[in-house]
Amino acid sequence: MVLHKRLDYGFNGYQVPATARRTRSIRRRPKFQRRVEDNQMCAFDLLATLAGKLLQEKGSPTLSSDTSSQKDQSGFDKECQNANKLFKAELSDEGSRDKKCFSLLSSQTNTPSTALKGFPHPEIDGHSGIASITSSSCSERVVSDKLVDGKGHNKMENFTSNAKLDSSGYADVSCCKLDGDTSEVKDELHTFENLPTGIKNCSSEDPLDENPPAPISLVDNVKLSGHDDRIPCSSLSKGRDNVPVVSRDDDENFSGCTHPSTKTKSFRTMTCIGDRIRKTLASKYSKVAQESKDDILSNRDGEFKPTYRSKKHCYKRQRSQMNIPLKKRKLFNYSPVSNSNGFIRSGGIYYSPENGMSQDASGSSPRIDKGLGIESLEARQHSALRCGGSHVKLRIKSFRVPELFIEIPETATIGSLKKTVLDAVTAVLGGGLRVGVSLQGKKVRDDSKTLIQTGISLDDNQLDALGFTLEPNSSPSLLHSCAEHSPHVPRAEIPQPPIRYPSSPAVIHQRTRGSFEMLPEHQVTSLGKFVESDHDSAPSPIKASVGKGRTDSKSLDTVPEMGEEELAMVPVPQKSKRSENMQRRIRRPFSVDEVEALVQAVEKLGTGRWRDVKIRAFDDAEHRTYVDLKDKWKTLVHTARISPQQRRGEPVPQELLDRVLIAHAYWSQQQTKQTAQASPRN
DNA sequence: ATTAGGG
DNA sequence: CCCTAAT
Repeated sequence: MVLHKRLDYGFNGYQVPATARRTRSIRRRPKFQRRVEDNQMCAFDLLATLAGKLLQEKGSPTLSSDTSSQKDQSGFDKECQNANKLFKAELSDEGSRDKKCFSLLSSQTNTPSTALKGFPHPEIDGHSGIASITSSSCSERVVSDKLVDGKGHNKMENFTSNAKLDSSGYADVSCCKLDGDTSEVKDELHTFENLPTGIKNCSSEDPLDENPPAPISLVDNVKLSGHDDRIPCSSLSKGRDNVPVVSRDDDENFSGCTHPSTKTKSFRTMTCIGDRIRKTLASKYSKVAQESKDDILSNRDGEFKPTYRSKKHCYKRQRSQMNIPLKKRKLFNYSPVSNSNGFIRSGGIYYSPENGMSQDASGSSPRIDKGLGIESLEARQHSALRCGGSHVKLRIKSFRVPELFIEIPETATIGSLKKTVLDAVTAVLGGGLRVGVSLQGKKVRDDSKTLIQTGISLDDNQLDALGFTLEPNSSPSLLHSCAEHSPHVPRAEIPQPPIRYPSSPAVIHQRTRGSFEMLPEHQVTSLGKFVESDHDSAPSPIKASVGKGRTDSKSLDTVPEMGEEELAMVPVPQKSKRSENMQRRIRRPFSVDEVEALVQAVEKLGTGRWRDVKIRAFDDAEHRTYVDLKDKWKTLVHTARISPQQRRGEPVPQELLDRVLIAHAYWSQQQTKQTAQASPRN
């Protein structure tokens, strides 16, 4: 749903080029503050989600955002009349930048191009007076109330997975048992104690932290349904850098908060799920939680951060998590390590977890989704007799992870192989799974139905027909395609897109197919470690290929349903340029909202101050560097100049493009003016 | 670390 | 997006 309102706030108008960097202070804020990453999915999330879905009584409608925008033309015109004056006034008095002032700014013409021509002045903005707000609600709200209520009724002791791989061309590895010697992993789990707290903080955080004189955030003024309780989180986590192999380092954060509401509940739910799990996972994130708290607090530094953040803050974070600054990635090396952003690289595996349950559609993170093909072949339930009224007691015997493709050097040690496999599995599990429920061979898609309505009751017969599937968590569209494949045959072996872990270039490519048996603890552990981070849409982790970098090519094992873009992990002969382990960052097209935010920031800050723009409007989007913003602006300007027919990708509203041109013209002028002033004689 | 531009 | 040069 998109709300369009006159922007009487939230926009200060163009500022006179700043002489001093007011944002300097912000810039210098401790790094850790910036590293807050949320939305990581942890085992809790997975379990909670799973449980929630099963017991879910209510569906969660996904409010998709719609970008239809209608301007209030009449009002707009009126204000236009004053635009010029106001604009001048504003320029003359920077200190009085007032949103009101700006809101009135508008061009005297309705034609952008015209306005542009007349530039030097105020025409700046024929459109700025109107802001479009897109709200989206978190889609699926995982409700685990029932589970919570019925704590004790549900026991998921056997959350194991067996992977049986068959194959072709892959060496058969007998069976990797991930057991025992993963002490490191276990250790990591000890810090979970305060998770609850962390989560709480997280979920309660108010994303809007603008302070005056900054205008009110858009969100504040527009009530976006659903956001309130979803606010997420900003993170919980982060931490030290010395993390053991399997886990991601702390920066990684635990996030939580894919769905705030969910998360909060999730935790609670966890307690019900089983001591085992709880204990296992339990403490690893206490520190994290604490830190997050700090982050949250510190984050409120008051700088006015309009748009992007406020608007999308909530749900953006639900999506991807691939904010991996190149720099960080550069740190990767062959030893199994994970960078703080979620990429995990171990031995031949290179994988970046995807954020969990995002149901959000707007993401551009499909790849992984398809790439992750997980299907549970064996889901069983036992009817529960029991308690409190009518609770259905389910027991999922195991989930099977069909295929994992691992590439590892022949010279790798068994130990590294184990780690590799563990990483692969954890990556998959933590990468964002959805649970599908099928009843008597039919997929039950309506999440809003109650178990009873669906036919899942205490009746043993029904329960026997109940099946669960682990599916890649994907964006709507992808989900769709996924679902399409196995509508009626949930349990059938559906060719799932293999998860491919690119091997490092220098490595001998030997793919191994093996099966694993995971102990519950390990799984959990893994999940916990793979909490996702990244707020925004995260494309797919899988897509990462090492070595050559861009591997948009199709995977060798082509799966019918995969779009070629969806996954591609074919190791390409590396070229010298990029270091082997360097991967080109995944492409993440700017969403309209991001563009909006960018435009707004540039309108105010001007070009040439990308760092400030970044801080102002994309501080939360770790993956958007100032260089990216600059580049985007560059392309926007270009896009705005070419004919609509020549434009590609997600269409940017003309309104924004007009603003781009206007702002660009304005600031260009300012720049020349300024330089001229600096050296008049020259 | 940023900015500006070319690729 | 990447890469570089220049600040």
